[in-house]
Amino acid sequence: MQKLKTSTRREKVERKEDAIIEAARRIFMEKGFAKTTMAEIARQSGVADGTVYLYFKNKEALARTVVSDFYRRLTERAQSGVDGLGSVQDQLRFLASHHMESIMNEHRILEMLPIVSAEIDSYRGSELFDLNKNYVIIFDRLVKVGQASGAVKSTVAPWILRDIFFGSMDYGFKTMMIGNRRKDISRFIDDLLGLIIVDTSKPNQHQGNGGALGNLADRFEAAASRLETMIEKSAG
Amino acid sequence: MQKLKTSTRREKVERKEDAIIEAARRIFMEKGFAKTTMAEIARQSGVADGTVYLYFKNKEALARTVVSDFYRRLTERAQSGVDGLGSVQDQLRFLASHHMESIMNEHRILEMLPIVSAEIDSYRGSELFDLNKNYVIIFDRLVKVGQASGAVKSTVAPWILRDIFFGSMDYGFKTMMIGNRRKDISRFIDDLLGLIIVDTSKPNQHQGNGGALGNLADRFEAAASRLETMIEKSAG
DNA sequence: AGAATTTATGAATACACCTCATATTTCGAA
DNA sequence: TTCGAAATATGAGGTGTATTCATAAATTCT
Repeated sequence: MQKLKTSTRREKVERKEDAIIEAARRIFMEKGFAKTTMAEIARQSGVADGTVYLYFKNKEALARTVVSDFYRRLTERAQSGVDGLGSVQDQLRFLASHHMESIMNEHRILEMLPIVSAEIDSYRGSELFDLNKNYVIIFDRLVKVGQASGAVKSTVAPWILRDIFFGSMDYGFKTMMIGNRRKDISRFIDDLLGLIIVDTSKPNQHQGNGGALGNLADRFEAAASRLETMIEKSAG
Repeated sequence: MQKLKTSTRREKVERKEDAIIEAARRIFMEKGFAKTTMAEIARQSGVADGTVYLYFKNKEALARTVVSDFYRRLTERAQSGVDGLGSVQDQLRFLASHHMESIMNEHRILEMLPIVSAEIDSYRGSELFDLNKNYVIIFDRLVKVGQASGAVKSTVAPWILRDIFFGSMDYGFKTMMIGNRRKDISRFIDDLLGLIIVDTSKPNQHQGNGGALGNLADRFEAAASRLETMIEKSAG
């Protein structure tokens, strides 16, 4: 009896909290942090202005919750997607595609990260820090396995590979957004992975002529394929 | 006489404008965009609140000027540094070091870029867009030369290399900042360049068949690169 | 049911950006 | 040198938005 009533109240409260978060996410995604007003969030969640502040300390804290939720979903999807694949190469490719797709769909949320982490006295130890860590650790694990098996370049420290991986994508995404070049994303991912993954089709340096020729053929075909893509595009 | 007086007035006005920009830069660097108030900028430049708005439309326009100035200095230093070096490898290394050092010293300025470019109706065609373009084109030129000479990997499109180069550094800088790992910066640059630059220690340049063929591939890829550039230009 | 506690409200406050009526300074012409 | 017009500067007040808080409503406990 007591328990039931308590949980009913809590459920009601949580429903209200979720409504606020949902409205916030919707409006933040549409207008970005600066142009979103607390009044509109309150209106769209069906509560009074002051009520929002019973659930969140301020606008930044609310945005931080939205960003945290984004990271949780991102990590969840990434991990379950990776789990369903066999080779490290495929797993890395999935991780890259998934990351690109996610930041494309919800870039307005990710753009709030610097804003909402600015207020925090120490980003290290914050919830967002941990969430980000939990996300990128998926990549770290793949690299560890990949480097052990020879599928991933071992000449670069794993944490540097991680920064290159995510940094390149976050930056590349922006330039592709600006230039309306979404079609280039898969090409981008291919090239990025090509730098990180050891190409198993090319026999190693210490093999003789055959190796050199295989290498040469690969490079030739890669270049030809690029030209084909471009010419197709300009013709169509 | 007339000329003299006019220029005196203009000089005075420009001195005031510079004072405002200087104060703005100082405070923006210390507190970031959000926590900087126009009142404080006015106070530190020795003018009244309203005076700032005679020189700049609003807070964002003022910040945009500060960011633009940063880009101009960045480009100027990068170009003159690169000009003094001989090999493409050295030039790329300098560019990387200089970029890292600059964003370390003035990261608060660079962090304002997304904020001040948000208001602009179209980032393309804006002054900031051009300034950014003028900066990264230094890298593009080095890559073009490098790919033609075989010093830079030709398997990756130049514009993708550019996103990887700058994206990795911007991201890596943040993680190194957070983790107090400034000492790892040179290691980071080494590894990043290692992925982009063709390892000349591998015996394939001047040795027998493999070397000649590798050289051949380089030349083919350089030619393909030139074609890509041409097609891109005619398509865009 | 009635007191106590939790939750909700929205008017009032605080604070920043920005405007504008007014004042001051500059400068050329008389 | 003086005067009037134009350019420049001022800061009190307007406006919009985040946030608070006294008050009210709802819920729970006795």
